[in-house]
Amino acid sequence: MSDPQILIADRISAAMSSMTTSEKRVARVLLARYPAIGLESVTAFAEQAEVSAPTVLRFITKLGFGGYPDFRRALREEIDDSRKFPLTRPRPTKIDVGSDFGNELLEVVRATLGEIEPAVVDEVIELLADDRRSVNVLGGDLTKTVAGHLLYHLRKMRRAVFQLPAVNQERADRLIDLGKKDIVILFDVRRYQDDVVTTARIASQRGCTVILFTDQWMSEAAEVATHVFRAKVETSSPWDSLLGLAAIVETLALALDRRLWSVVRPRLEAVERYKINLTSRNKSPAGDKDQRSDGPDTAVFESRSKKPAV
Amino acid sequence: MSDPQILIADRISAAMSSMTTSEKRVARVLLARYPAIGLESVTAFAEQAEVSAPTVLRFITKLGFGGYPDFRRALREEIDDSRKFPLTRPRPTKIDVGSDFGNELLEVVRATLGEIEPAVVDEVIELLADDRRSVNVLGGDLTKTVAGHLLYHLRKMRRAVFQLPAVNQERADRLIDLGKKDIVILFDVRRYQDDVVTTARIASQRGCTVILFTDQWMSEAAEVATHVFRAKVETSSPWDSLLGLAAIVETLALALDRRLWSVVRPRLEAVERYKINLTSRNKSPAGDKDQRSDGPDTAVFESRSKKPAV
DNA sequence: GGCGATCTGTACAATCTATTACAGGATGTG
DNA sequence: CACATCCTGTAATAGATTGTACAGATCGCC
Repeated sequence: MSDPQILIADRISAAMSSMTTSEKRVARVLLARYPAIGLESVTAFAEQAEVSAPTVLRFITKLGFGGYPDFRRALREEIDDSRKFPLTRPRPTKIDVGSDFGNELLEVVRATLGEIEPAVVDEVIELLADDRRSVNVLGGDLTKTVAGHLLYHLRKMRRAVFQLPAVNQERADRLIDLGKKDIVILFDVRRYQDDVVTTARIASQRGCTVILFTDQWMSEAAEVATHVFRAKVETSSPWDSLLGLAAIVETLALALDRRLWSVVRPRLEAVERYKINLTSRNKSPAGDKDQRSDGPDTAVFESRSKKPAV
Repeated sequence: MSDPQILIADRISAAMSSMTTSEKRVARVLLARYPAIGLESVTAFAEQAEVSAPTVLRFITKLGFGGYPDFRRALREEIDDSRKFPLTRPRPTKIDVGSDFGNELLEVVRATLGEIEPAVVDEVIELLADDRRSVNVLGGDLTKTVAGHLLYHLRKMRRAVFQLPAVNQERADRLIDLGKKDIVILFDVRRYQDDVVTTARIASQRGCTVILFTDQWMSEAAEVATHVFRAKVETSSPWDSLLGLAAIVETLALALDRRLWSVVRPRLEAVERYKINLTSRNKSPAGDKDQRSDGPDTAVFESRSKKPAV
């Protein structure tokens, strides 16, 4: 038996460069449905990857296996091993991050997560889990991207999630409608923006719940915020890092998912159905079967031309 | 497809009472080396259990499967499910921030940075440092926020940085103008988007340099990309993490900053001057084209209002 | 100990699988 | 534009696998 420590998945990554186009497709499908698909027959595997059986065989050979049976045997052994030593699971990752900056980024995440107060998380999750409250998110110049990341997750999981307009006039129009039942989430890190701080003040005055994501030096908005998350943003780079904030966002996303799991699941499925209907032309909204449609769009973006055909 | 919730292992336990001696032996061996041994051939399985092949067949039939292939298919599906939806399993409702999931996020960053090839970084930096090339960035549903993060840094450091339109028609209008001198940067992670892949193909066909940010399973866009960055996105959370991609982006930002330091510094100072002019009313200084303003302020968001203002 | 019922293994046929050879097609080069 | 090279799919074949029929073995019971 071949070295049990080296995962087949890693072998694939390593050999990826010497793969042809079709073989890469095989690799991708294998990794995506690893390892189950490798345990099917060559024919079935080839069909899923939309290539011919010999292509799969060549791929397997390039990986260094003696043949398909040999490959499958290796997969089975790997499954067996992972059962036997679930804790000694091979950790193939290189310890060396490659650079000092890499370690700094790790430190940003570690320090940030270490500072999070679970109590604050719990309270915020409870607030976000409340369907009746609207959520209004605003980021600054640098932070609007993390704000977008939070928006993405919130929108997938609940209703009434809005982005506060970047343009002040529109934002003012919006703020006038907010009240006690509404949540305002702000991002403001160093080189703090006055308009964000002002927004916090107004929101607070109107009785909104104000949740602030800021850095270790704390935006002035913290004075009126009801909940504050502080992230480390400083590195040796002249550009502040968003990794800490993003880590908080993703932690919250997971927590909210757990809290709302029973609601989120059907919601996502419904969204998926709508998406399929939206991407298919003038169909009646019947299609519920999970067809991995290649989304017909504009002519220019015609679905993939995968048919060599003859 | 049989109910994915009921594990085959449970079915065995349930049917154990109606099993004969030899069949019980089969059951024991199967449970002991579950599920790997079930993926071998009947003959091999029978040998391990020290019974004959037909005995195994009868055992499988008693479990309610239509035949051995049917049984194996069920096993494979179980493996697939456990990989794809580790969340359909009963999950803990309590969150402990900063411990388990925190470590996973750290691992995402560490693994991603560990896989970066310095040579690719160098090449990409050289490309991005070239003022004459335009840079055109596009992200997918999830990744558009990281794409925004990259855009932020690039815009601060160089000219001709654009976001490719999300709407296909507009994007097509834009792509037609791109050529050999232009750089297209794409983000595409799992649940890959056909429109992004298609954009990659078109850009490649037009001779553009195509830089791809993807995940470990690699978007199909990789087939035509000239440079590929792979990030780890998978965690135990149902939501993929962007921390790895963000870490790459920030690493590139620092590298580009070092490379272009002498150019970037005066550029930033100039931007700062324009910004001040933009926020102060009715002055008349030099107007350049670069029009990414933070929006003109209105009365509500008057700048520099340092007072708490209760 | 003899009998019946149940269990189990052997042998073989039908089917499916992996593999190899080869030719058509794509790609790049001079 | 012709040539060479490299991919990739088709088709044929050798081999292995599943499933079944049947005969021998085992066990319990009278």
